[in-house]
Amino acid sequence: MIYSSELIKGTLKTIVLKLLEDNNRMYGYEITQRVKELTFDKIQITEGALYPTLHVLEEDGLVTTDLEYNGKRVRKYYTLSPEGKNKTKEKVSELADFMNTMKFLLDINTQTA
Amino acid sequence: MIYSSELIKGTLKTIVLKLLEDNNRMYGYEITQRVKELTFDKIQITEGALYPTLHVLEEDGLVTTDLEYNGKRVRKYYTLSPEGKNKTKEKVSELADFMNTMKFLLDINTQTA
DNA sequence: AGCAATGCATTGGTTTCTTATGTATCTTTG
DNA sequence: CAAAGATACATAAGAAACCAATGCATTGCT
Repeated sequence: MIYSSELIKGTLKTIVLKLLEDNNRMYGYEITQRVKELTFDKIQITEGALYPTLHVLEEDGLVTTDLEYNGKRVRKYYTLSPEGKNKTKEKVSELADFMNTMKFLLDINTQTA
Repeated sequence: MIYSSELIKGTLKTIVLKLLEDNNRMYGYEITQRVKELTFDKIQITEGALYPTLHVLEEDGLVTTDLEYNGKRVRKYYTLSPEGKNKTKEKVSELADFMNTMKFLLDINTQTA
């Protein structure tokens, strides 16, 4: 089962920021694979969604980048800036709050496992 | 505090379906007010978002409508069809699943209250 | 009488994602 | 060793879903 794409909307940026917070330094392809792993294939971030998102984070000064070469293959690593760290806490806590609200609204018991 | 609009994306349809399931028969303006009440103003559904959504639900056969006149003012009431009831269960359970996944991914404790 | 609230609806624009495509390198396998 | 698949970046065209603004009309309050 893969979640319908509407659900991903609005959470992608937060997911990326949180992963960067936890792992300090990651490159794009690694992020797609990590999310896939962590969610048991339920969330599959497409590259067409991820790269534009990463570029926006960079433009907004939330991440810095550096290139690393393994042989001739290049990897573009992303790291949270100080502003990015603050923003991550904001976004994660907003999402947590939103999820509590949704839980109440939909009368969902989130801990079914 | 009002949630950033990206968060609403993808959940609006589910919210509307769930409200209709709980209340059986509601009109548009009532839905906006109910959501505002239930979420302590944190989620404010705009009319420009709600009405197109309701129209899509109707086109898809998930709801039926009937008009009621209070004096000269008209209200368009929405009621779940049998397909709508099934769809509601699907969407709510998908969202519950998604929220559990996000909780795990973001290491969020959803029950802070 | 005038303003806020109620109640419907549409339009234009933006954001955000999908699908498709393009380029290039590295690894595995028959 | 050739082909295929995985790795790794990126962009472009289009769709979906929402926002902000606007419009129209009725009702209630002051």
